[in-house]
Amino acid sequence: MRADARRNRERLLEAAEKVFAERGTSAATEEVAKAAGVGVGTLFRHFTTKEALLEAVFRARMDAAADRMERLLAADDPGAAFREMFLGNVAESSRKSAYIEALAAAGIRVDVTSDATRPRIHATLEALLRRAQEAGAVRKDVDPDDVIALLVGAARAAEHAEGAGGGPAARTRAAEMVLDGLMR
Amino acid sequence: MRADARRNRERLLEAAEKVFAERGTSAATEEVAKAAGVGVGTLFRHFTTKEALLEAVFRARMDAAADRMERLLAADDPGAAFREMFLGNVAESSRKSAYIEALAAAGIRVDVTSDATRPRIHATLEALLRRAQEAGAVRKDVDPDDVIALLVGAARAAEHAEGAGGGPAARTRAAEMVLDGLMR
Amino acid sequence: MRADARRNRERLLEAAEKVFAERGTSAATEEVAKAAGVGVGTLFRHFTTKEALLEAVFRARMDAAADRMERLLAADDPGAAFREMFLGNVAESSRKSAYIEALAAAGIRVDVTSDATRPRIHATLEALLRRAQEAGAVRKDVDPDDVIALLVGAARAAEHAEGAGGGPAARTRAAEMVLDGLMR
Amino acid sequence: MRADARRNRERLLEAAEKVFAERGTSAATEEVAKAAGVGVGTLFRHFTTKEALLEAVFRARMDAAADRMERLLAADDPGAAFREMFLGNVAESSRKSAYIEALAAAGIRVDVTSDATRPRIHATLEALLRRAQEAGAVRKDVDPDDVIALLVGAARAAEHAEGAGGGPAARTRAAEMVLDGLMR
DNA sequence: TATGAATGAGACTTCATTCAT
DNA sequence: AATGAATGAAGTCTCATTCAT
Repeated sequence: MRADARRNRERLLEAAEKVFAERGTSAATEEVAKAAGVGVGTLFRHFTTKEALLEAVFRARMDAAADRMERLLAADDPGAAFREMFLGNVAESSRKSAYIEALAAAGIRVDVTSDATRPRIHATLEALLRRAQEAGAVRKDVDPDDVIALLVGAARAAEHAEGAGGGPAARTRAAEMVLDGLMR
Repeated sequence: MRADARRNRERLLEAAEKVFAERGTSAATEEVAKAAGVGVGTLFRHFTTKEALLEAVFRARMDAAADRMERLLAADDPGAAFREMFLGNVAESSRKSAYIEALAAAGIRVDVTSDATRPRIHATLEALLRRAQEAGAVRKDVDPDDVIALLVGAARAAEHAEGAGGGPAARTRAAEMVLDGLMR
Repeated sequence: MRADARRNRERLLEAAEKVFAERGTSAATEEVAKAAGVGVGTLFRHFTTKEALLEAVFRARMDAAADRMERLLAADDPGAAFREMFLGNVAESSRKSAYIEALAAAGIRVDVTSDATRPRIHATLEALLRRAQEAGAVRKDVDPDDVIALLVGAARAAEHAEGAGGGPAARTRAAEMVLDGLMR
Repeated sequence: MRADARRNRERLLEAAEKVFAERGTSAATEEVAKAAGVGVGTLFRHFTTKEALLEAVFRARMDAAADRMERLLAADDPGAAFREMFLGNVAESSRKSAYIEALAAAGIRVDVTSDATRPRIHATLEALLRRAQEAGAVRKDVDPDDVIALLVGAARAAEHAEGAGGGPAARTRAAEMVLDGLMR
């Protein structure tokens, strides 16, 4: 891929993230193209379909999450690392659920789609969880899938709390309460 | 209102709930009308706008939730009542969040809209919460708004867990874990 | 026809005249029914079609015009009578053209439709015109059809002048100027 | 604008003028698109709204009228120029009034809309009128607004006369009679 | 390769007309 | 005979996607 093509791809991804976050995933692709400073044609050359774009944005977020989480594997305190992982993901995931829902509505199962990131996240999460459990910081009866579900839920709770008038502080508060149920 | 008109309204509400749950809130109104066995015109006579329909469905769910919660006020054990309220709402609320999001995307603040149900729910929730706290079953540092945010989050977590392959059992499991953070 | 039925017909005609004048002939039939205080069903029992209603309103105006004109046949001064006829018709005809246009758009030729009023108007107009011409008050080279065309034109000019900001006085002014071309 | 885009815009304008003249301004936009040989989408890309299209057609006619009138400023005989201006406008304006009415019905005041053509027309008309008055060809007591109103009325009269069976000749005849009221 | 004009299916909504009550 | 709920064709407009420039 030529350098300028790669650059356009990057810009489109950023623009998409911004536009979909602000106006919802039903925003027009043309808006995304405009925000990226390119024509629609270019957008469709890079992402064959609106859903492909949505998926790419979602994956980019997942990759970033995976990176963040892997960095925490090096931490000394397993409990603190787990906590930071949880809160960090909630903080970053604000509108991520919207992508999943939009894709689900289009009949695309993100979970099922072949994806190199998924197993990577799963493995990292499992390691962080196991260590925290061995250190006695997290309940023994939860598995990685539980954590993912609660992560999704905490993100949603944070979103709601913030929207209902609690402001940014409410985001953290909701996530902390969910964490309280996991960590002992 | 004539008997047949009321009956159609009821049917439309049911059809809308079903169709929007199955195909997402972006399903065509015509689909809803067809599912209800009436013409589109009838749908629009009852609900002036697609958003009005979405809102009506949302309100119907809220009313049902309020009824369920009020019934629990009569329970003997405040802790069990609170627990039941929480789990019951999660069980019923599967796609409720979708309505809120669709309405929010349309610029309609359901929270702000004048609504007799909202204060009713709030008051009931507050009573259930206070009693459970006085009985020592629930943490003292949570307020009704926290409970609502966690309810929304737990519902989302349950939805995700179920979708990710956990089956119906996973729904309850996720909600229980959130509850564990609230109840002592 | 029963007395109440006739009464409804009358009310509908009045309501239609008012509603169509205020909101244009594209106003909904339901609006007319509401203004008349009856259901749409009643409206359609009396007038099989929206166009039939439009036509009835148009005819009612034509009948009124015919009455006014016939009364002028008894006047002493033929010139004054002609003048009064002309200005009177312009004054009353404000939105009449709208009916004709709406009917024309629907492919209905009002002129052609069998109508007892038309020949009556034509005859009266002819008489008024001939007398005024014989009295030397009106140009000899105009025929009844010319007068009708100029009447329609003067009404339109009056409408425009009024709408353009001239106020009610401008209505008369425009009509007078057209009359000046006819009367010597 | 790209060459093909400008060409389509032109085609749309022509098609709209034709379709609206033949079937009335309530003709479907889809008809206009078909007549222009383009898709509806293209029509709406060029004219955001049906009213915008109507307005554009109206303006195009006004521009053409302004051009015709300006050309007459160079004429030798002021009276003949005024006469030609009047008859020429009536000849060309057949359905123009329909646009104004459609726009008015939609709540759009064409007169008020910022428009470079309007003052241009007004100025030209004023010059033609003043010269004709100074040459003693036109009554001294009429102002440009009167002329415009009479122009609108004469056009309407011509339209009626033609429609009532007089044929094209009747158009001129009606306009001449109105002119007779203005010119001495 | 990038652009943005063109496309047309499909969405929401209105309204003349019919028909059960 | 009156009512007004139901109907569905038709209208306006949007938007993902294609294609000429």
